[in-house]
Amino acid sequence: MSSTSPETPTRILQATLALLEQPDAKLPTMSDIARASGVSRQAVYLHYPSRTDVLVAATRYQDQSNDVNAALAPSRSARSGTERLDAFVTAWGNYIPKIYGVARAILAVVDTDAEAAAAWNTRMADMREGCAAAVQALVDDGTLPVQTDPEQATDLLWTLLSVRTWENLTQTCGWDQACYLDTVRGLALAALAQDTGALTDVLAHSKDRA
Amino acid sequence: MSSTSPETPTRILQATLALLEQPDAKLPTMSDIARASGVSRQAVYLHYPSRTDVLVAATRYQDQSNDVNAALAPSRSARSGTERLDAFVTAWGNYIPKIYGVARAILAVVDTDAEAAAAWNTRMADMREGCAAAVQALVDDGTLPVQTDPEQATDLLWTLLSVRTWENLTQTCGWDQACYLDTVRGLALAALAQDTGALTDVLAHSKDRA
DNA sequence: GGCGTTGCTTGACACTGTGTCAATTGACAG
DNA sequence: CTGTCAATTGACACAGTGTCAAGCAACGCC
Repeated sequence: MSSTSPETPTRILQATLALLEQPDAKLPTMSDIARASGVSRQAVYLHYPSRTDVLVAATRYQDQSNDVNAALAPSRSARSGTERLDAFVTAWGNYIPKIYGVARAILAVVDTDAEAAAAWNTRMADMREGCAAAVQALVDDGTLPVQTDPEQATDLLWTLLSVRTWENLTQTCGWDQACYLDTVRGLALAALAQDTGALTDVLAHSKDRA
Repeated sequence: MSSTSPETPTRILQATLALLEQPDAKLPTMSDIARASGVSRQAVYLHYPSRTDVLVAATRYQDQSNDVNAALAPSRSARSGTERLDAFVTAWGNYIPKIYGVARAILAVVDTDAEAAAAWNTRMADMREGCAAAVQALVDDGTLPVQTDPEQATDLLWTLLSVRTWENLTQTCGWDQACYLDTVRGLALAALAQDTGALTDVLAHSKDRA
């Protein structure tokens, strides 16, 4: 079947993503994945040695399809530090919903699977670089308070932008995506850029809540 | 064995807690739990119908032993709203490390087990009440900005104080507990009490980091 | 002493899911 | 026609959950 439109490995990843993106997705078993891919269970093992490998490959495939770097490009070209911070929060904050289905699956196995944990950590380390760059931009134009440790500021921003925080606010609390963005942006600006004005109106968007 | 010092059900919970509190604890199997309790695997089933039930019972037992209500009492007697917020953040923030081992186990099965999810949600709903009370105290003495929706403020505080946030900062980023507390307190005061001064020095504690 | 009750043990079992293996099929290329 | 590659089928070992039934040992009680 060398001429079937999407090659089998790709079909498997697409089917896995489709499964994971269903709203009430459970962790798919290898049988689920095989069935959804229209392929035998063994065929999946032929291309991916374990379920974790399928999940990890699916996230990579997704990042590639979504071109996460392109999404984050605007933040790199921002002039001032606060602009860059703002752009990064917006870009990443808007990227999370796209990956949430898969992220949830990976996060669910992270506790029991070292390989999954490694893959997720790598991904989050990449994101952390974006945080670090934004913080550095603040340092460069003197917006970050001098007594603030840049690494610690990065940790904080990274935590604020974590998938878990997004999940808590939008999924558990039912916040609107716009409201989430405003709030996180406000907190980030207040904490890292001393821009307290940003916070003042942050929580006045109750009308935006779901 | 009606006269064995701790009754079997209690012994099982204690053994489970001991397992979960080990620093690199994996999710214990029923066999692990039985072995640690010095009891047969079936004996565990005799008292708890499923592993989830053991975990849930263990958390309840732990809350009871730690007397979480007593720990949270100071925050209830605080005079001003900001004092109350401060006391609540401190009390809960210091309670998290005590329950983290068990919380991690529950959180690991929450994605796959509805019963565990329900138990955890109940517990977090209790904690949310504390957040709501702190926010209400701010409303009462006019500290919360008038345009801020109290429920939304509660959501934010609740997220800030989530176990995941604590985990990210202290476990993944290696922050000192004191540093965590200062930061979360600062963010909470800045976001909910417009106390921007609290934030200014928050991130200046790099010497406290692990 | 004999009695049943209670709490636990032992060993077997069904079931689900993972991951492995070997034999087979079918298509395509040279 | 033959080899190769991708995939299929069906079997298996293994771990873990949860269930079941029989047995055992100590206790209280008459």
